[in-house]
Amino acid sequence: MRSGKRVTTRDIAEQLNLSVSTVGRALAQDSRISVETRHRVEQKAAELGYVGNQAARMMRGASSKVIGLMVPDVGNVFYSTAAHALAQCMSKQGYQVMLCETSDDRDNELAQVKGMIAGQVAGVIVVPTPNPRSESIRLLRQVPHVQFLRTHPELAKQSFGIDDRGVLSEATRHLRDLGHTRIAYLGGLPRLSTGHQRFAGYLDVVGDDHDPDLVAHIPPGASDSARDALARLLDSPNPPSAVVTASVRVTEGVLEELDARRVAVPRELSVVGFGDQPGFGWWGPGLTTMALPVHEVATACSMWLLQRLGDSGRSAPFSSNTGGYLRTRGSTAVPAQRR
Amino acid sequence: MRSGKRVTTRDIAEQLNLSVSTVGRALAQDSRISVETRHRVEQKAAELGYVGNQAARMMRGASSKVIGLMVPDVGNVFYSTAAHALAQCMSKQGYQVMLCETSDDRDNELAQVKGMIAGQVAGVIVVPTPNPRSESIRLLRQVPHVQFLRTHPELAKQSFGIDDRGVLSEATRHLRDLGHTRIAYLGGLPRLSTGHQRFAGYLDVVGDDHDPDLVAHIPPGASDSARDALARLLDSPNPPSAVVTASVRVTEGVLEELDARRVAVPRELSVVGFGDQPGFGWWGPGLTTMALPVHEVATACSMWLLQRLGDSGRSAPFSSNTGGYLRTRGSTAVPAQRR
DNA sequence: CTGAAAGCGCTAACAT
DNA sequence: ATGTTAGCGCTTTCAG
Repeated sequence: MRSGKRVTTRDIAEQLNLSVSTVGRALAQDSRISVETRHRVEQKAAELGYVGNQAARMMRGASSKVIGLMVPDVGNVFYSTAAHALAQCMSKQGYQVMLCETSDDRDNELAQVKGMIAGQVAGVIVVPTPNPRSESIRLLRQVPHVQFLRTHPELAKQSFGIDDRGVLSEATRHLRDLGHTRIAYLGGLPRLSTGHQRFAGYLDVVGDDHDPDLVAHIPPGASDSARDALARLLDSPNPPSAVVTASVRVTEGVLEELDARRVAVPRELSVVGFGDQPGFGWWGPGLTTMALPVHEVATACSMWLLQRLGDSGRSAPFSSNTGGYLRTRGSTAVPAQRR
Repeated sequence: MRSGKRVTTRDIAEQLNLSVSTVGRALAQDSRISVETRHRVEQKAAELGYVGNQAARMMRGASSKVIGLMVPDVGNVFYSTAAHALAQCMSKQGYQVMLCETSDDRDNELAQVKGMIAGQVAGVIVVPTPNPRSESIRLLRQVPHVQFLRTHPELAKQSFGIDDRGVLSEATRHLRDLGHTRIAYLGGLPRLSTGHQRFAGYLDVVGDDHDPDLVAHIPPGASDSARDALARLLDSPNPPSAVVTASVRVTEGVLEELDARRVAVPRELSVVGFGDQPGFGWWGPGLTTMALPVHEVATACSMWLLQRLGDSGRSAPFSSNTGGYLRTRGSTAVPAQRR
């Protein structure tokens, strides 16, 4: 495990009595070098375990083969799925992935952005925090990037996400179609693009007659506050007959609280979840939930970025929003008083 | 989103009528520079959005602030948990994480290692594939690294993992103590260090009288073959009364198959799982499983590596193997004929 | 206190 | 077909 000096082209050149440029060219498969010399060089390089110095190449203008991925938290399956999809695509094209967690903290985000810029990443896939520092934005704009899942208006005009509004309205509509009239919404902060859209989707269905007491906006990352919010809802004088959740963490929190209180789902309360993690099918009567194509969107996102890097040109603004689909299991039913 | 030229120390120097070296020193808080000049420089740097070029610094011998993390698959919660722990530790110390997926393929692994070396990572945390190429090993040895979870004898003599053997024997013992005598083992390949140890732990309890027909070693990543293996077991003339699983993926496969066949757990079959993901508690009667301190181990691992990088010296060989603990839920019970 | 210059490893233009 | 040279952005002598 000693960190010995790295082998350079010069080492190879000296051992072979060649000039560094000849070695460099041989390694670059330059046609002007004789086949014999090239083979000798390649042989020696392999023997010494030569690996080119990317830093030096980059100083010569070579673009790095690193893509930055900025997510709030890889512990969240949502984002680890994305990271997985990304890593797959990237390594197929010879790129590597720099993983950055923002923890949804703007200062952390700024530090990470600085790190990426300093490291000369070729491009960035970013899930922006709710309210990025303007410096982060300025720096990110220096580098090709795409927005993933969330969008911030001052960042790239290209984004890949899910149709948050459509997804939530589909979830809410499912409950309304079953006959629910008091449908609660538990989601993220509306100042996040996603939270805003999801809430809009809920309102699309619930309409003007919605009871503000049935709505809770929960800060990201805290599944405990989701539990508290649900608890308040259930303890209120006029509790809901159904709940839609609008984020993975909130869904987890809600399920925990429902378990802890032994709420009879769907008899006492119908629930529609957000996202479809492995365990959701196992929960209680099976969680009816909105399955989301995170893997697919992440793949599309990285493919686009890779292609964009190849073009090295500008691209037209656009935003792709892929829909989800309702996976009906046992957690939703006709409301009690209707039966 | 245009990728404009990056701001260099030279840009700052020209605009301020200073030399690059003065600027460089000012930015490095060199005491020889007058406070006034330093402030002017810092001011200008902020104004232009200057971010130092890490590549250039590395050419001057600066060590990179990047740690490589090589895992089979971040889609696996096991590893995404680790990635999360790592990213947390690292960013706290100003390091970044380069995420590499090997897909448990040795050629892929080699390509990733080359990428890391080329990118001059400061250190590597590696979960080696079952049978790495010797070139991968040679290259990895050039850089400070630790083995994580799995170990390969020719790599670093330092490793952080879980006590695979102890964990499996605890799981198996739980079943034997309940009175089970036909306990099946479904685990990974024994040529993986982990698979080997886990199987050994099983044997520690089951002893010589173990029935080879009750054992299946399943290649990594394929949860379908875990289902098949379980199916064969259940359809055999003399089926087991209990099953221990010895990998996350296998556990998932087993749970799926049990659901599909509507096996009555724990009446017809007791099950002990491996690892404790969120959903496991929700499954059927609740999965009794071995909870593993992956997060803690990953944290310890990264702390060690960071410290090791600071020392820049050699370290004594050691391997830490943290134990798990049995989380008893509803999937295990006294065997049917005993009741 | 500040400037000039060298050099890290590599590549590309310019010689042989 | 191969060698020489310059320069990428930064730090670090060595000079003023």
